[in-house]
Amino acid sequence: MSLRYALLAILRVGPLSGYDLQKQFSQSVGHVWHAPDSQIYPELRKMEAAGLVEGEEQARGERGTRRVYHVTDAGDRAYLEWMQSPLDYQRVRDPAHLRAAYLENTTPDAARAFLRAHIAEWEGELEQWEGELVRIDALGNPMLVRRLAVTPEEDRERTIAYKRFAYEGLVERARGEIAWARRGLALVDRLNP
Amino acid sequence: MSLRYALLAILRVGPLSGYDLQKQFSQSVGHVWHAPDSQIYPELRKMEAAGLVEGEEQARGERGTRRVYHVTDAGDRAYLEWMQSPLDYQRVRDPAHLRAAYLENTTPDAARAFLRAHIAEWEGELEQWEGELVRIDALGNPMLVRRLAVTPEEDRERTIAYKRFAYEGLVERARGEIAWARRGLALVDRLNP
DNA sequence: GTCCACATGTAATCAGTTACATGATTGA
DNA sequence: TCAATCATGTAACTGATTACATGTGGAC
Repeated sequence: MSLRYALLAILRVGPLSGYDLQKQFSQSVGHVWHAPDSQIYPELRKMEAAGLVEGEEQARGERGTRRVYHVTDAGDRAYLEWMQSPLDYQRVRDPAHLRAAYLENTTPDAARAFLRAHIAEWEGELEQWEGELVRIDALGNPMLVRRLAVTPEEDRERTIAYKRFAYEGLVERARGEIAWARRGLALVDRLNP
Repeated sequence: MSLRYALLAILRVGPLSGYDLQKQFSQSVGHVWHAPDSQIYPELRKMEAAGLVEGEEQARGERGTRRVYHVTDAGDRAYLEWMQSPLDYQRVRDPAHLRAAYLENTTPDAARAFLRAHIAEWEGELEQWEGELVRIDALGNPMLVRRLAVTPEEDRERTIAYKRFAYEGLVERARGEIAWARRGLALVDRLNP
């Protein structure tokens, strides 16, 4: 259900076509909430059916069309209500820690391969998120720029500060996972001299 | 798909009925991979259909029956293969960090409420996982005891060490989330003097 | 004329959630 | 006899994944 509000958060800044929305999405919220276009288009239609957004068909060249969506009042209210409502936390379901708890069932080499892959995975994420932090500071993120353009001067600091805050949290998590897996590698060595 | 291997990990130690499996599950792997009984029973049936486990109907009192499952050779092989295979990482989908990135869209009070709820959520998890660590050290976990009983002496250290390792990782993650949210609270105060 | 970006979907499947549903056994 | 625990599911639904499917516009 969060996808809906992630999309609203972007559309609230200004109308976008499904295609543009999807691009902005993958460059901003997409770092926190992944969704492929095959999920975004149908979701937009559902949101329209629910009265949260409205799409306007626009001509594009001779025959082409594109559908530009904007948030309705009802959509805006729904978004703000969601921001006020308690988040529903999913129950833990963590395949990496699941496997880690049973590493004695496999070979030292397989254990090492798993831990190295874990490090590689989180280093990839870390790079993305650190990149996002750099872009936030440099105002290099198109979504953020669009956002700040319609934000009153006195609220800009807030906007930037919360973005930084969110990504800092992700960066710390990635570092934590990497450090943990490195300790795991040392543990495998210690247990298999 | 991890549920299947989480169940195999427990059943490999020795046969259990669906009911007992579910109890052991919730007291051990359940801390890392949640699953309700309504998911476990059908999954066992599917695993049986796939030849990974076999169930034997046992009498229980006059009319009652219970179905006791054990892992087949194919199940054992499938488990060991899974342990050797690369883990498939899910794409990020983190509602808390999603909301954090847009906290400027709501009131300071709602932002604080969100962050406090985040802290409470992770303190709950932390307590569970720290409890698990204590039980591991005290050999107070029934699943682990059952496990160690069928583990050769020289592998016990391994078994315990990897359990500790997995739960330590979770504990650190929880502490990280709590620290992050506390910094968030300070940020809200700073931005709204 | 061909390639890349623009533009928008459908269909099948899967994993997980919630709610519903039922009944037997054991011990106080 | 009553409650707790043992014991096992089904059904409807939701959110997400994967694969498939189709066509236009503009630049080189």
